[in-house]
Amino acid sequence: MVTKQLRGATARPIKKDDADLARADSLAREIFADIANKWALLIVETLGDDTLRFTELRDGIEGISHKMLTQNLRLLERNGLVERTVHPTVPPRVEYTLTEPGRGLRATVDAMCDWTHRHLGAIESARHRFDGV
Amino acid sequence: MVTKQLRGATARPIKKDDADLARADSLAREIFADIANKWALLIVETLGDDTLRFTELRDGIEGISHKMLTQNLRLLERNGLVERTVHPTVPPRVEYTLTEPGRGLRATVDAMCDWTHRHLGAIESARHRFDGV
DNA sequence: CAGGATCCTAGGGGATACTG
DNA sequence: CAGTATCCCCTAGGATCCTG
Repeated sequence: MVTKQLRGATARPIKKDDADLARADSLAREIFADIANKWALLIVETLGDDTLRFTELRDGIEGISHKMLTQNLRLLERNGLVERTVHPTVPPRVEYTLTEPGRGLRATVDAMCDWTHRHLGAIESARHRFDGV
Repeated sequence: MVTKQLRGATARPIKKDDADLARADSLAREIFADIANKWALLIVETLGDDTLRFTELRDGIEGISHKMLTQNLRLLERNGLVERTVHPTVPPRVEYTLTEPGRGLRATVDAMCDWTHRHLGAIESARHRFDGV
């Protein structure tokens, strides 16, 4: 589970503490569900250190639909990972960038991508082995 | 995108190289899609250093259905992240454990979980701000 | 106990059209 | 250009039953 094993750490479990832990738990699960999804992670990864417009993001992420992009951007914005700046020009110009916490998450996503690339070969052969049987 | 920016690195892009890069790309995307999903990541995280039976995993991951568990376990097995050992006893005993590459991925998932827990507060207030408006 | 196979529904997610 | 709303289809995924 997402929960870190620090349950038994407190001297004597008081009721209120348990309730707090439970709340933190379900919150963590909720956040994890928001974040641990293909599109959200790809958006974070694509944004990187840049400031990108809606269309630039859309073009940068192959296969993402208009709808999924807006939807996930709202989610990320709501969780404070992405900052959205609207320039009141015409036509409108909306820019997205990672917030400080967002960049923190990005580091871990980077690690995941690195991992993927380092294991491309191993995974490919594992697949062949599996499919062959 | 998952693709690392090493496209322009080669001296002169020869056709074959491009084709290879494209293949690696789509493979990376495929793997990423397999892995960057809530259940797969939770399974990896839950397995950790342990060797768990099907039912233990099922009980350890709150909210996962029988079907989703088997489905994702097969996927992880196919990609060589999880090893499945069947003990031909009766009733059967099937154990799952992370492979070496699987443990590598686990490290990055751990980082993601850590990140989540460190930012619980920040995210919660970001949400209130967002929802309040 | 592990896990296929089947059925069936909710909602994820695409395409399109409309506003500011 | 960015974003919302509508329609609609298709599949992810839950519940259930059946085998070794």
